[in-house]
Amino acid sequence: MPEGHTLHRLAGALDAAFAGSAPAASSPQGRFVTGAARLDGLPVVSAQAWGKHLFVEFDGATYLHVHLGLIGTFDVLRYAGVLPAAVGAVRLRLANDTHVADLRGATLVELVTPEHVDAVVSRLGPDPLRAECVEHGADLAWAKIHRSARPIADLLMDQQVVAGVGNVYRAEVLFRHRVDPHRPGREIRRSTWEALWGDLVQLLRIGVELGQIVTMADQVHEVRDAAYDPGLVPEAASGVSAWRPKPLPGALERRYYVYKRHGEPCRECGSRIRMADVAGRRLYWCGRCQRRR
DNA sequence: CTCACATGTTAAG
DNA sequence: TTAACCTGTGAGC
Repeated sequence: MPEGHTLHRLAGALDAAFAGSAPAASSPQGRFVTGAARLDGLPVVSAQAWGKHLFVEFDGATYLHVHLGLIGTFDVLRYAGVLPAAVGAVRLRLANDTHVADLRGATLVELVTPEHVDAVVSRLGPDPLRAECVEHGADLAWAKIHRSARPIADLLMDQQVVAGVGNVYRAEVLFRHRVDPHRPGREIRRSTWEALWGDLVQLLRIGVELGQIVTMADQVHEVRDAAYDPGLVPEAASGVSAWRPKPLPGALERRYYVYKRHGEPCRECGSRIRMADVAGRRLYWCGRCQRRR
């Protein structure tokens, strides 16, 4: 699940749950025992994300740095009464009187200094979800894109060019602007890039708001109009709430323009959506709609 | 039930 | 370029 929207939403959930409190920290699975011992009982200052990287600041200039990778999850639950038992391989658990957060399957979990945080962030491109990037982010990315012979599809996935875009947003945003994924960065028009960037800002914000990737214009409106409540959702009769999005209302099956639609008809022109393996990831696009841009 | 695959990244070959 | 890592889900039997 983790593209940039997931990490920003998670940072918000962790911040709401733990900032200003001093959660107990443990590693039920046993692979982060030393780190958990250092965090145990330390007050949390704040949590934030940059691209797909999560940083939780604790007292004493100690930062928890997490990268979820492809399959990692960090569930934040609200509970009343008894602390729910850890289920599965929980590498790190944070728990205060009201909330518990369980981290599983992450690629990277480490405790680092503020200098290390700066070093990580300095290697990342502008993040469309960061307020300080919205104004000049397009220009920063453009400086790399317009000189590059690499396909725009590669550049969009490169976290040093733009931070937070993953395989779904890449495919969808290129379709939305009818951009050929194979077109070299240097052949992209500046106005086209600015439109792509602006769209990423909007799409990722929608992703944070709704807790899932929604890229089809009509669906965004439908979901909003359905009085969708993306906040803490009570799970049936358990007294536990999860910081997870409610499922879409029944009639609204999740749909994309091109992602994972290989062989199905393009929603615009009807020609079959194509797929190719590029650098170990699957790329989806419409060969007819996405041609000369 | 088993198995392929996934919204990601790094390191080895 | 390929394998490896780690967990959850959904398709297929």
